[in-house]
Amino acid sequence: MAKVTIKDVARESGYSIATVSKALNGVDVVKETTKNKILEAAKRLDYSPNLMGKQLKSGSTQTLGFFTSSVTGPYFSILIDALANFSEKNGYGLNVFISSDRDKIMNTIRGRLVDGALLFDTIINDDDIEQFNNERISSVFLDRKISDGSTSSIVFDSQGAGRAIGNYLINLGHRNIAYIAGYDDVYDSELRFAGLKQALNDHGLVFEPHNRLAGMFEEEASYNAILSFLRVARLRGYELPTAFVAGNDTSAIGAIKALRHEGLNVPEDISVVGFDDIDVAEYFNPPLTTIRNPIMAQARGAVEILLSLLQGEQDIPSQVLPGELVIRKSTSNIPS
Amino acid sequence: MAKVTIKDVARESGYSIATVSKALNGVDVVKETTKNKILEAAKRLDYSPNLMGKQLKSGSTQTLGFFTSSVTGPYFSILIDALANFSEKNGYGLNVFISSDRDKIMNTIRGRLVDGALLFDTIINDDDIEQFNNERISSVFLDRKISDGSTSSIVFDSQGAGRAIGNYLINLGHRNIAYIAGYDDVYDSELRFAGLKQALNDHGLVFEPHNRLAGMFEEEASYNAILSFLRVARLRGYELPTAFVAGNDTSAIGAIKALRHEGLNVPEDISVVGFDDIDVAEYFNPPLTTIRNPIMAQARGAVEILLSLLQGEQDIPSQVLPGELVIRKSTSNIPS
DNA sequence: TACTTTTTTAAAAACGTTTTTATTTTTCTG
DNA sequence: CAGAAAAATAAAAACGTTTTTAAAAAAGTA
Repeated sequence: MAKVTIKDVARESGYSIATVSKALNGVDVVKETTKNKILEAAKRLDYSPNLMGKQLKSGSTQTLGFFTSSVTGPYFSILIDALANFSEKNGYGLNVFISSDRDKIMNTIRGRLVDGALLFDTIINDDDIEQFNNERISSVFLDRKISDGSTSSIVFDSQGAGRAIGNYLINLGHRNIAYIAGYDDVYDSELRFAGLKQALNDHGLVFEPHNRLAGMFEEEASYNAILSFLRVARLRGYELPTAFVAGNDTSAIGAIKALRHEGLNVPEDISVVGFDDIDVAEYFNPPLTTIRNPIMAQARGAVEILLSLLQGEQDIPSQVLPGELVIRKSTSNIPS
Repeated sequence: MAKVTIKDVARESGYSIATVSKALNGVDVVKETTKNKILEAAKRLDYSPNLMGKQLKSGSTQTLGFFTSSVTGPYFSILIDALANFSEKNGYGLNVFISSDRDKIMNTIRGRLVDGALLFDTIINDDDIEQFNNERISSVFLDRKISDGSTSSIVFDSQGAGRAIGNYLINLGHRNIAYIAGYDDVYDSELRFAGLKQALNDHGLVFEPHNRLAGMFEEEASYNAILSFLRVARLRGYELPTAFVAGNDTSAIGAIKALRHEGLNVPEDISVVGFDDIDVAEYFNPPLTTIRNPIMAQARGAVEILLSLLQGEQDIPSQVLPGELVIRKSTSNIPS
């Protein structure tokens, strides 16, 4: 019961390997009657082609690879589902690789296990990208802006989102706004922060450095950050901010819980906004005001760009997607 | 700047292809000094082996495939992440294939693109499984109980979970319990229902057929189902249930919203329990009492079984995992 | 030193395909 | 009906590896 190969089909049908291959792949030089005989033989033996052989010879896998260090969080579910759909619509399969091992990632990409790569949160550096260019490997980054030869990108306008939130809060009358940052080395968080500061500056306001706390993108870290922030503020007599902008929804939730624990109501006493619009945001009490990433648009755009790259287009400019402000109940006018 | 192959490394180093291959793969028949020379040459040319060639020859890809029709929902994030981790720990990569196209799935599995398959929510039928057995393809199902040759499974004890919830509610004093079902053809939902009925029977109670409503596993469908159920109950003078068991958390949420809309409080007037323990369950108001799937245990078990299968073990019995009752605030004693 | 054994390297076969080139068969033309 | 053209099939090369077998070089041995 060994695996049946094209050779077996050739023997069974009485034709050569070459004609069998052509018949099976619909190359139209083969006569109708022999084609049928071959198809029957293949069916009789229940032949299924070995994809390695096929791909090795043809040089193409007809699959796109999505590389990421993790898939936890609702963002990925939606993104991956969408990527798979758009890929399939264009005749490509999607393959998801979860790894933070740079060498492994480079091996699978350079080893031609996929025709093109979609990259998120991977430690691919500039040298690697140069290598992609040298070897004409097409890739699209989803988390960093770059455009160089056969690699391009499609990212959120994090800074614009920060600015939008800043403007929204300022319009509500807030003047003293705090920021709950993520990890220091997360570029995204910094961009959002920069946007917020920019909005402040545009209105002739300044961001007080002591108003920046470290939330680490986690609920508990954010909870604790708020607690110690409040303690320090009382100690030194800082005026409390009227609004907190969190680096993501999870830390916004932590912040609200901490504020409530300290007897402060959201949004009556203090407004809080998040980033991302995760599932929970809508159901939390109070429902979170936040910025939503246009995930579908990003997925569609990423696949489109990658496909163009695959067709030989070069230096496709990076695309920047605006976020969408979702106003719910965790923000309100400044209490007068 | 064409792709550099092992041939190029052979030329560059002055050795034959065979020795280069051995040097690169650490086969220890090659002399230390030549090995070094070859390694240097490879580095100089920045050689990266073509994985198709490698895999075609070796017959193994060192990857496990996870096949699913979709990845939406928090369950998958956790499951996939865990599967990837456990695979990696055992020297295998994990590849996620999202497709509901049976032929495509069978092609990639039979085409030997992966060494073994983890299957969830795919339309693989019994003939296909027989084919796996014929071709000695190892596979593990995560959503249906089966044990046959080189295919096995690891699933939740849905019926046991239903029973557990039933017992819990009965102990709280509930006697009149309703069930909000999913789709009729979802085996899982039926098992849960059967478990619930069993618990009732065990206590000498009966399930009233009119107490089964169709929630479709969706928030809105469940919302509407409750509304019309309430209307009919009032019309016909049925006594209202004191507890609703929903087929999943999402429909539990829809149910609670509908009950609240009708002026009924949860859990004061009516208890509601869900299934799955999705993220939102904890943050919803009131926090949901539900049953949690031991996703990590399932992932670990699935990989372990698949690995054993890959090593030639046969007829591994199906594993059944018990769910964990998570008691929160959506259930209470029956009002006396 | 001359032979044998061991170590090291090279050549060739193989994995399962597709594609290019060559050969055979069929059909057309005058 | 003979020859040329067209159609259909077969043979061989190729994709990039690893592995098996063969050959060469080095090291022992007497």
